[in-house]
Amino acid sequence: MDTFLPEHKRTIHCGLLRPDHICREVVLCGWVHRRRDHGGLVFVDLRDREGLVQVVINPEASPEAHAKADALRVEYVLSVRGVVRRRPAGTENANLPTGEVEVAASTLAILNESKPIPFSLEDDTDAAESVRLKYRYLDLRRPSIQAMFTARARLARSVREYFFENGFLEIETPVLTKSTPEGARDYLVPSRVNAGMFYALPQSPQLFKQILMVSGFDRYAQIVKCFRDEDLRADRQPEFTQIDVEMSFIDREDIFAMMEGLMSRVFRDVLGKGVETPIPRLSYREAMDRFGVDKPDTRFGLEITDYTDLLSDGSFRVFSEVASKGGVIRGITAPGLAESSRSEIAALEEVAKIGGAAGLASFKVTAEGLSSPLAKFFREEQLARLREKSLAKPGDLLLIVADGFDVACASLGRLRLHLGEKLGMIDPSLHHLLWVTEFPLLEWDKEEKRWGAMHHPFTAPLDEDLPLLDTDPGKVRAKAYDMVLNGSEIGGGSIRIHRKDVQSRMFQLLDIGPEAARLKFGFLLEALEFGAPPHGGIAFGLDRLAMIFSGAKSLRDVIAFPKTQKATCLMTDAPSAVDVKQLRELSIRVTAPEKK
RNA sequence: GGGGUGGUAGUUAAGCUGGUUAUAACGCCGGCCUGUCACGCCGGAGGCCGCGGGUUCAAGUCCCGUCCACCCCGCCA
Repeated sequence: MDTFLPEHKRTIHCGLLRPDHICREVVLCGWVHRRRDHGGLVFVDLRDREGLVQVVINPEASPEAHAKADALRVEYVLSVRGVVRRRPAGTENANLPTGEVEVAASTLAILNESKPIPFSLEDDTDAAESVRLKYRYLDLRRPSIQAMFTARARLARSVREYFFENGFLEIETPVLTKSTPEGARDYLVPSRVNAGMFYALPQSPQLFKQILMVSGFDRYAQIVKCFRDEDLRADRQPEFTQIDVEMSFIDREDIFAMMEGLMSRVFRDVLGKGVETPIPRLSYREAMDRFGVDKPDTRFGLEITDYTDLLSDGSFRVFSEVASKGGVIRGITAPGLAESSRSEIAALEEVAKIGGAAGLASFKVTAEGLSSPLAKFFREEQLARLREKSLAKPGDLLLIVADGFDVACASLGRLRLHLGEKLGMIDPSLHHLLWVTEFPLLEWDKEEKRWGAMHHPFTAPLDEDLPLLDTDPGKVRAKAYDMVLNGSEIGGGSIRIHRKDVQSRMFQLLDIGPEAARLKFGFLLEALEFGAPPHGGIAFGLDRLAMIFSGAKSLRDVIAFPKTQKATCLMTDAPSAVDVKQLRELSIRVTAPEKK
């Protein structure tokens, strides 16, 4: 091994070498990506952040370098001095950006060795994700992953530049803060100097950014870590990064305009692509009716049609009973699936059942009409109108769910996505942005038998719905909005309540008494009484944006050191047991059974 | 908490209705090789078949439990 000396310092990145550099002497630093040892000539693909280039070690040109080259193995760290030259005719490699040139090594320093690596660092490595996560530092060396994190850094930079240029201040909010009972489960941190007391890691800096508005900062934006102790999904990590925004003296339109500007900026900077503004808007109700979800993927059609009135009036008891109980009968038209086998239709039914549906009715569309075991329950003219309303063509398959509104939406929404993918109706190169607006202010908590805030308790109701607060709270719509990209919720926010009377009414509805409210959010309520400006904001999931921009299937792919589904880190083995002494200092006794 | 998929060499996989010494590719080690780029050729080493129990003359294979990874439901204001 060689000492790292000043003459070993890099003069240019491996991946940047081009014919322009021919005849220049360069020093490269990087990792041995691959070695091709011909006994005489040795070829080394040297890799750094920018890519790889072929280094040629010729025993006649440099016997010393060649002697060392014999010991080289994959992932050894080298400094190579040599002259860039054009590759001999016929030996160019069109697959490499550096493929027209190579570096003829004059000296070679081995700066470090490497044990044989546990898995191949090819871009298309087939190593299991758990192996890659255990050796994440190796996985992160892979060029495609480095490209992804380069893009993510560009995204974050683009966001910061946009907010800076638009007069936003980046102000840090605490990570050790107060547990708030509403919302997700908190990660707790014990306080040593206050035995028995706990901080919570923020689920989001929600309350602080509102207080910053009370403080008069007017425009705030922060890229900030948030923590939620809930079960994980492919698109949910326990710690994640938000682009957190709050503005004063604004209404929804100002937020929409500012955030559409943000989207235009990051799409340009990261994807080199424009965004059509204004971004289309859909009310929550319309989204649910047409797509079955509050975050529809609008890159394809397959919209839901309502047949409640049409099909409740028949002798098919399942349908009529659902309708009489206030449920809905809705369906989607699957193009070209009329010839599906019994098992294929059963598979579709399974998809619908995940959404909660008890079953899935189907009608095959033929040139003559509708064919189905259920056809006998309906009159000719009903079937004719069904076919007409479904806009189905011969060869299509009508799929119908009868259930409560929520279940029908969930089942058909899921079925729609499944069919969209199965039938190849989704163009992965498209990016469809969408605002979903007018969310319900409240949702009924069946278990606790009380109203809960759908967004959070400080979300303002629509002015025109204020009277409904007293008569029909479930109908009150909120000044809340989500931004949806390709069927993924990438951001959400609201205009906040800044009037004390409305806030009190809200707490009343949520069954949070004045004393409880003071205990839970006293500092915010008090702040709101000292001249709070009208304000509102939004927060975007930076990880989700990075995931969609890079086409990743999992949030883990865009987080350098992600957690597994059980919220552990395979590289560090966190979380782990701690020393009894540490626990004693914190006045904590562990009651969980010890794991062996 | 629930449903599903998977776990066999360093890695990725095969191993059928249970049956002699558990295969292959890549990687690794040794040798040869001056225009390769997934270099090539010859030889070699490498296994707690996730773990525990059971059934059986016999278990990688069947059964039960458990752990781990992933997908989903619940949960995620």
